[in-house]
Amino acid sequence: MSSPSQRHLFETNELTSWEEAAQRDQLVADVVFNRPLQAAYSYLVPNELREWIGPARRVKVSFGRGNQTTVGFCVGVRPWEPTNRKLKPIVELLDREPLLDDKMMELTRWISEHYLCGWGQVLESVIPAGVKKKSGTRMVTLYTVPDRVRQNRDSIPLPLKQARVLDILCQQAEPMAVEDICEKAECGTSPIHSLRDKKLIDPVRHRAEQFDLEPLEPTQQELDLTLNEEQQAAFDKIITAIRTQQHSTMLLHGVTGSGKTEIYIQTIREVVSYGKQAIVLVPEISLTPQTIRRFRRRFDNVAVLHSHLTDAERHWHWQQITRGEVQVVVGARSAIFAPCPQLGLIVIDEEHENTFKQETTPRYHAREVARHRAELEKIPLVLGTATPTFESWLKVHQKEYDLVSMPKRVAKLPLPPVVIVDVRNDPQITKGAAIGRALESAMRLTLNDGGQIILFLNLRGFSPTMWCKRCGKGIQCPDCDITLTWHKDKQIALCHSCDYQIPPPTSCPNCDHPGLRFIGIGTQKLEQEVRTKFSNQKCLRMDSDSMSKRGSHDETLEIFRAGKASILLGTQMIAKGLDFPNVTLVGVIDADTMLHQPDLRATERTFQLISQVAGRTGRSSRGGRVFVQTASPGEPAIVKAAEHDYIGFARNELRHRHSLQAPPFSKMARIIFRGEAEQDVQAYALEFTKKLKETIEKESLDVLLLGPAPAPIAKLKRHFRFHLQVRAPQLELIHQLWRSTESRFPKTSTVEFIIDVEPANMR
DNA sequence: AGCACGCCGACT
DNA sequence: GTCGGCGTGCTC
Repeated sequence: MSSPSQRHLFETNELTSWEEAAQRDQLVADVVFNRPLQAAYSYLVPNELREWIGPARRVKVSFGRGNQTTVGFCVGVRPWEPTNRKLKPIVELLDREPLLDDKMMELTRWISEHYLCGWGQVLESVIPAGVKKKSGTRMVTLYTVPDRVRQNRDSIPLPLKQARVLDILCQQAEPMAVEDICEKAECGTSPIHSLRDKKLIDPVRHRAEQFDLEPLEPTQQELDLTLNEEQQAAFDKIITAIRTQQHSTMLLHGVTGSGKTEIYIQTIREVVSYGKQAIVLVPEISLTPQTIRRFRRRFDNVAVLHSHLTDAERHWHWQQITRGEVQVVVGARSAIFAPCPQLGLIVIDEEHENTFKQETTPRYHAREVARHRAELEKIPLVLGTATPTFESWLKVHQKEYDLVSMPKRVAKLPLPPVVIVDVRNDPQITKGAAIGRALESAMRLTLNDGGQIILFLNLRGFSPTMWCKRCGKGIQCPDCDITLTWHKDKQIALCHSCDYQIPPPTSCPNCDHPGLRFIGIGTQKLEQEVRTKFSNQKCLRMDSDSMSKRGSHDETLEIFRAGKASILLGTQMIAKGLDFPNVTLVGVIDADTMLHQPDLRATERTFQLISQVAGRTGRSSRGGRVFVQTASPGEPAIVKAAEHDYIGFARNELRHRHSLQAPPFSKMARIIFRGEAEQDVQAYALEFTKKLKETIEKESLDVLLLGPAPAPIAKLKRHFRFHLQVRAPQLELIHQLWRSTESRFPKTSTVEFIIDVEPANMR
């Protein structure tokens, strides 16, 4: 056995001249891997794969010093050219057909550059697992009769069953599946196998669908609604854009209830009439049966992509979409990758929602991906929202986006009046109640009037803090920098970050003082209060705890819609899209929870949330009003939301952001460091920052580093976290900084880092 | 990322 | 002298 150093004497990466000659006419495939690697790696294409290899196919190759067999994606094929490097061959080709078309390959490459991750990582996440595994299909063996046998059938003596099988197959022009033959010949599989062994019939292997998916029940189709003047103007603008066959982005700024969905549907109809397809992205939370039904009633072939699909279902939809048999794809974030062959329009509903940002690698924002895809396809992108992100609003002012405004609700309904209730001196609130005096009397009036009520509180559980009177400490999760929330129904203290749970302690774990106080109000406590104060009313609670069962979400809403309950309370999930004409009062229990978060977008989110919740009422001639309880009644986000004045709020907030040179006036990325030892993480973050600073100075880049500092949640799932904010006038500078420093990033095995380009949150 | 190489200290 | 710990650096 030769030692490693001896082996190096004989094995070299240099090519001998005859090896070089042999490779002259060979092909080389560029392969990327599902690893955080920038580069593509070149492999020789064996002759038998020459005609099958191509981009967007998976290959098995040996990779790395250990020559481990690794699956990669071929991203390009080119003729071999002389190099000094000895190339390894492709071991196996896993797909004969491309998994994506050229434009989608370009899109995924762009994502890897924009979000600073490996191209292979993007491809891995874009192509659903079910498509790779070909879920829902299986290999079946079919049999045919070769011509020589067919012609001499009469001269071949056979046992009874074999003869019967052969006769059946001779009558058949097409190959037949084993089970079909068995059924028709009324026999088992052995006569078939005997014939095969005698080479009287030939097997053909074929991949077949299992057809175990229930076909969609046909929905009653409905006609388009008549657009009002404002809608018609918006519709005309979008149609004009579609007809130019150029890319443009339109921001459809329409208040809640202005009928944006109808515009999406009618503009998509135009696109579909050209034989093209459309993608509609909605936040996951809006993928309710109502939304889906709404599209299904208006188009023949709608594919709905949501997170609960099985691999087989996702594969089936993918196939249908690829074949162009689907007119409209409706789905959450990842539906932006739907492989529509002739895409004609992309719509993003509720553009401001941050669920469009993926929080794992690749950390893309579906809006940005959509914009790039729309550019590549030369098609329009429509962003719809009542409360645009400041990123989009600024682009309108910079004339990058076209603004389409719909400031009025349909059927001339007014926006509901919003009352700001200062709770600082409210006697009920001071005593620890959730519902103040003003809101309570409004509720009584509403109920007497036969109206329904929605109460919004963005905190699940009973109370968010268990607090010790003596030492003044809240009970923390041992693994996270977060206090445990008391869940009375399950009798547990729960960490909302990592799901750590313990039975509620009776005394302080810190100082052993008996008797803990429960501070703050969650949806469970609110529910209890409502039941006490309004004991004769039926009340429903909707949060992720009460809605764990599949379908319970829809069930609860149906009960409320039917008027079998008069009060609906809950978290985020009741803030969006619900349309109940009989809801005449909306109460925001605590507008401040969002506001005081250490995040650049805290005020923006508060404004959005109040606007969204307020939009749940005044949806019929019965009218409606909104009560917002807050301890900061002068806060612009709250005041402007109450006035339904997005434009005024945006003007103020943008002026403020401009003075700070904060996004959207600058671009940013965030580098998160995490590890189990706090000291190590901090030391590493500092070391890392130093390397970046060196590059900034050497290349005199206009990039600002803020930090490193402990992340707002300094500890998460037993890992200490630090973050570094990177800011620059253009994103390209951040890319350049990263690329130039990448090879010199300090190494360690105890701390890991992640880069989040254009982060949606700072946690 | 994942793996091998290589340089250190602890052991037969 | 050898085994195995972890820090470095490379992967066509």
